[in-house]
Amino acid sequence: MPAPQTRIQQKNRAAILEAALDVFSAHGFRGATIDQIAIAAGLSKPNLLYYFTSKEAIHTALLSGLLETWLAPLKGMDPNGDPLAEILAYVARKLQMSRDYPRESRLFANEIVQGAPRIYLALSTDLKDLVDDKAGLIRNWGEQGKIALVHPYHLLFSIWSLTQHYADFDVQIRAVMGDEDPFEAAPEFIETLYRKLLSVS
Amino acid sequence: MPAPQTRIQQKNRAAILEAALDVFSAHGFRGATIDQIAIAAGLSKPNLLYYFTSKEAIHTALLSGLLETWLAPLKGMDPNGDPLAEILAYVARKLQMSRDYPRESRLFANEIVQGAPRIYLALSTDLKDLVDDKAGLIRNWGEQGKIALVHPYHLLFSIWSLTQHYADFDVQIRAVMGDEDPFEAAPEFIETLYRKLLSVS
DNA sequence: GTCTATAGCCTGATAGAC
DNA sequence: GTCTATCAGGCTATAGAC
Repeated sequence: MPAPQTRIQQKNRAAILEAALDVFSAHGFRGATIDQIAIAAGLSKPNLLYYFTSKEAIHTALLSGLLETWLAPLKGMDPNGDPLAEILAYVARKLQMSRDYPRESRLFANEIVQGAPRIYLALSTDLKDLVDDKAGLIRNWGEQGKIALVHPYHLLFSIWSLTQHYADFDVQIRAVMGDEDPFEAAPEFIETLYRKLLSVS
Repeated sequence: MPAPQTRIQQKNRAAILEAALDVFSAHGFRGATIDQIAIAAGLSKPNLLYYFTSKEAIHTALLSGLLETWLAPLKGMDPNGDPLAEILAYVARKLQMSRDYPRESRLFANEIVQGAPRIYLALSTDLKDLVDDKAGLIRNWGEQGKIALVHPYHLLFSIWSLTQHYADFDVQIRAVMGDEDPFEAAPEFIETLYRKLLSVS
């Protein structure tokens, strides 16, 4: 049972995690320094280490807290809903998350590109279980002729990559598009893509 | 004019760049150490620094050498070829590069996710110019009814994200798919996706 | 060209006063 | 709970012998 926290403790812990999200997502684990995080959180370095025992502990707290949030949109795919609508809604939710939570997306991207040293276990258990489940659902929908027959795993990978790309490769996209907001045309482009891929009529 | 190099110099420089690609792509710039690179290249740390003046210099040499390679598949898209075939061939080439050169892909991914501090200029000039050019081509093809009307920039972004995902998020994909080789079904999935998106008939 | 040794900096973490 | 001061280790880069 965790010790009860005072309001100050809650506030400081939250400020640290918020600052750490900024710094870790922008520089990666190794590139981030405790000093940067402490300053961004408005604390001294030793004071930060009073709340979290190590740099690693902050990073772990961030990642494990985020995984749940990251899986939520896929969990929300309803087996009893209209198949095409369910998938399109999932895609839209995921794209919206890239828009609203780009730092969280980049935190994961940093971790996974470098081999997921701190989150591999969760990927091969929690994530895999959920994906296996939803892939079965998509396969059934295909076999029942409710959507086109596609490889369910690659369909999900494509959704992740297309949507997260707008957060993770944001700099590159803006370098190419200039002032135009990528999120203006992206939703329609991606919806059209999946509508054409999955429609059976 | 660069000084002529002996065979030993050429060999050592090449070994360093090869080793650096391994280490930088796996750990990012900050996460990599000169020691790791030197050991992987079979040299001592000071000896490595005899060939490259700094860690930064190795990284820069890698990145600038790679950008050309990375743009080549897009450059190869022929304005006079069959539009759908040209785009599908580009997609196939790009996917093949993720399979053959995953370290190069992850090197770029690491750099761009963290804001492209060392390569932003090249993105906003060389890359942007090329993309502007090819986007115009794709727009023309659409307006002439040779392919479906799609947002050319988002089409290109989608190709990058879908193909590079198999290299950059390799660990996650394998955690989910287990022993199955992702590259077995990916080419067909992706080709089908773009065929359905772009066909006009 | 290659090595050993080391300077000098940065950073994670701790000690101890308040 | 928060601070100043500081230690200890790791890292980039250089010095200097061979």
